Amino acid sequence: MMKTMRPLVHPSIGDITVEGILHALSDPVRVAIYAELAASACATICSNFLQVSDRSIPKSTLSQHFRALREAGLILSERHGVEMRNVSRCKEIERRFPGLIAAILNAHSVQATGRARAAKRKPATRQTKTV
Amino acid sequence: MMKTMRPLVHPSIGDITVEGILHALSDPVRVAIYAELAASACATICSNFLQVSDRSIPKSTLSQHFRALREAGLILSERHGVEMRNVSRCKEIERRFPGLIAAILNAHSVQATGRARAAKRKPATRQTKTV
DNA sequence: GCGGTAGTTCGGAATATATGCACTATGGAA
DNA sequence: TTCCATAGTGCATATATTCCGAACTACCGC
Repeated sequence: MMKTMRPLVHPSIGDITVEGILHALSDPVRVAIYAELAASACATICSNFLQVSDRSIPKSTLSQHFRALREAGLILSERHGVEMRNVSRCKEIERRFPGLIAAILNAHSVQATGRARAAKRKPATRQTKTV
Repeated sequence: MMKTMRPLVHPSIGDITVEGILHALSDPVRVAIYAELAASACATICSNFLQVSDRSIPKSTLSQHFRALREAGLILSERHGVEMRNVSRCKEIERRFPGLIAAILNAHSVQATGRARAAKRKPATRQTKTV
């Protein structure tokens, strides 16, 4: 007697919370994944992200990250044969929390280009004020 | 020989990360605190938040929450005699990540008014689609 | 000094996250 | 149909975070 896999859980739009979204996107790997999903018009399969921003992610970890995004209500996942297709739910979320996703993704890209610029310069003096 | 308290750490604006901000604000107590700080024009003392949205927070936990907000770069804290005055750094952050804080606080208040309305109605049927 | 108030630190318990390994599930080839 | 490869999951465990009470520092007024 073999154990079956538990079904994919997607919160209904009304159950999505700001805290949940922020928590899900507070992980560098997950924002990177989500940013790419949100930018892409068509569905993307999980294994496309075994490499994320020059870092290789273990399969089981990646699976958990997708679960986190899904259960926060950020993405919609559908099994299709052997693979899973993921799309962002940004239109729905935009209706519930206007401007939120756009602002986060924009901030994320501001930060990325800032980092890219810093890398070209001399290893920057990184100051931290203590009061 | 007594141990001294470690100084308050504030990241410089360039060291503030989106991930850090999202993580700090992904806690219900911390967003509530931050929302109030951001709305208030003048400095606010930590102990004003020993009660947050009908929940009583232990002092030590509250201290950690303030540290989290401070080290994420969201607030500026200054010891003033026996108490600590806190203000939000939202203007700085607005320059670095335009619209981010506003969108988060707006989403937070959308959610709060949604919850308030739901509480008035019958204990709502909360559906969760599984695929 | 003493005592009160505001916050911090410490340490252990509770909770969350990461990941290797064995597993399910599906599709295709032999 | 059986076997293999591919995509992803579940579970156990190691590690990291968070929570919170108790004891502490720091400051002020008397």
